[in-house]
Amino acid sequence: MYKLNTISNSIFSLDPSYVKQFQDHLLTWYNDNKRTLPWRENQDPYRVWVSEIMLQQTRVDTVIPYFERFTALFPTLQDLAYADEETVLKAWEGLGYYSRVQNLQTAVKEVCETYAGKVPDSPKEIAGLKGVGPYTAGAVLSIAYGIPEPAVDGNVMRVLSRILLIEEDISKPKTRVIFENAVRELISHEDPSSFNQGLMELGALVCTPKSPACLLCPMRDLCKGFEEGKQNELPIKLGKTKVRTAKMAAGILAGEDGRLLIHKRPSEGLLANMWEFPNTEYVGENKNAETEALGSYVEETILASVELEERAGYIEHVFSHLKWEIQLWQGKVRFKGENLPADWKWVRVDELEKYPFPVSHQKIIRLIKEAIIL
DNA sequence: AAAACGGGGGT
DNA sequence: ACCCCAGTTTT
Repeated sequence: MYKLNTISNSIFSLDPSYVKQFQDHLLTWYNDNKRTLPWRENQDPYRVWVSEIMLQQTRVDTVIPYFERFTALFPTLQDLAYADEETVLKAWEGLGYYSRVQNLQTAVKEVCETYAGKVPDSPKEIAGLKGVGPYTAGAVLSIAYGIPEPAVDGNVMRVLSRILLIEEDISKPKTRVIFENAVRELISHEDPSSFNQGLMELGALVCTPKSPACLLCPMRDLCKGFEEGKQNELPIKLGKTKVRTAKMAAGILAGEDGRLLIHKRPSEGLLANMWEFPNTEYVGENKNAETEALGSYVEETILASVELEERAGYIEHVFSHLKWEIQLWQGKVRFKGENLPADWKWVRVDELEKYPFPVSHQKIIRLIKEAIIL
């Protein structure tokens, strides 16, 4: 039927007829079944690049409306390079992993300055751009330029772990290299773009994480995992998740003219450069611990006196590695200084929407607006 | 090698 | 509740 020899863990020696069938089945299926997606309208390297950054750890259905809006706002690489940073962040608001878009803007600026505005087509150069790792480099090279480079993401590791019966732990960084080597032996040199996208599309539509649709799969006859009945045990993924819980106190704090106090987060770390309501982590169990922590944080940071009047709500927000339990306080601020620090601002409720807020704090905005209507 | 880094959707 | 997602950067 087919031959599959594993010489070592990372070097495959696949029979040429197997490779040919693999390509034929995959490319035929992809051609017949690929979804119509906005980033497939053309091969503009900039648009392909934007889509790949958005798609990192993010589902296709989530990305579609963001991609439409983002490319309408910034139609060309130059538009993005010269755009105001906060406007760019606002366009990403709600997508998460905000460093993606800040790295992307850094990278398109470099393309303007170093590569005359043309996205580089060499593996070394493109991989050197901020935010472009091994996956994105291969994706852009193959999809935009037709270069036969592997683009190994979670889909590809799942699909190939099943088809080739690769039982390495995909949570380990070095395992990706094994799959890249497999792709190098399998990839179609006639149509690397469809090959890579076909692998991912198959992972999204057929070879899904839970209960893969093997009876509908074009690769079934070539799939060693199916042959051995192991499709549901693959890929092997070890390693655990631990989510720390942080107790936060946040303030809806009005100045004497009724405007609210907001703060811009630092340029590095969690939710970098996003705006937020004043908040701080606290330790303890009672209201006193909350007001003491929040009050002294604001008072010491902007030199004001703060009066926290009443609890205004409670919000939970879960990140991949962290859970925030936010106690919300409503109160008043008497500002004593001349000017607020540059990363603080007074805003009217109707101005809040101009600033990029993380979803956790959009929940606070929602509560404020509901309270005003009531 | 492991942790940091968002948010949403599926089961 | 847990897993996963067209991953990359920092530690």
